[in-house]
Amino acid sequence: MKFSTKGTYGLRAVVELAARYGEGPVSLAAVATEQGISEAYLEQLMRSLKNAGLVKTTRGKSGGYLLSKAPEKISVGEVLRALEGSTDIVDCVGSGANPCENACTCSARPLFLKLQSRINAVLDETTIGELTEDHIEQKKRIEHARLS
Amino acid sequence: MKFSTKGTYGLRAVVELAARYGEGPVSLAAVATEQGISEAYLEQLMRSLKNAGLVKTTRGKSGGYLLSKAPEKISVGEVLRALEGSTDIVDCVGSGANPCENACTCSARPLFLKLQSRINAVLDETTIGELTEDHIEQKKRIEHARLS
DNA sequence: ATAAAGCCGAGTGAAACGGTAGGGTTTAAC
DNA sequence: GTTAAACCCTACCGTTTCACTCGGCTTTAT
Repeated sequence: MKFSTKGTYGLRAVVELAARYGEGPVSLAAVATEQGISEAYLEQLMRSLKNAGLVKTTRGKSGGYLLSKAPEKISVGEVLRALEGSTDIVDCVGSGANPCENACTCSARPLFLKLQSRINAVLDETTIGELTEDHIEQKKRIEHARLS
Repeated sequence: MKFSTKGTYGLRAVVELAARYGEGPVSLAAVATEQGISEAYLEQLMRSLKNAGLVKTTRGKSGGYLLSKAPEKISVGEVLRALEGSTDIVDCVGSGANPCENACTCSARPLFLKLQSRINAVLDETTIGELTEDHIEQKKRIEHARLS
């Protein structure tokens, strides 16, 4: 029941892009150093995000990555699903759902269904825009504290 | 973000014990065949549950496993924690919590904190007793449908 | 005495995790 | 029109976890 680093790194990268939304393409190197993530590894994650249509790229010199929609239109669920393949806690629940043959007698299933729906609620409600606001807010507070 | 089979198998085993709560020890073999789980594997899971104090055992012939409290006093969270070590979705949240040095600037953290608290709510609210009732209910319905 | 039960540690094949390496190809800028 | 900065892609690799299996030991009701 753990998130892999893919999810965390990917979210952080997307928030980084969101913070610079509208300022043109951001290079991989910029995101990687800002967030302290290996460039080569992050590249793979960005590919997943690109394949899912969440980010766009421009190639060549002074190219980089951009969000393909406004931060407040991207849910964290979309991002996590792109990176981790699915946000289902077990294979037998969720929309894709191939319930096992014993689904109707599985005593754990009611729990998993409930849990999944609560999780989906949070993931679908929360947007990258919100995370980005929180993050910028937080950075300001730290800066302020440092100066005083 | 997947549950391992440990959690699922373990929950099912505990529900099986709950269904026979008060009827004396239930053998491993009985639980394993009833639930279609490998006996040798299930034994390991039962060890975890025993170490966590959730089940008791009696050894020797006609021995077996019993719940150490009433089903409605056991939360599914307790069971899952015993089996999977923790129900924290990332290491940097939760009560044990060793937040990473960048915790206060991590843009994913607010999301994870929210998600974790929703998950904990479900896991702490839901008891083995409830799952067991649902399960028995369901079995009855199937039996009834088969006869008609 | 013996057979049925739990107790225990070790091993194992496959998959996923968390990267790294090294080559492409595109394109702005000089 | 060359060059260097950027993205694109495939492959590999050490480590850990998963989901088991195996074999032997100890306890105890009958």
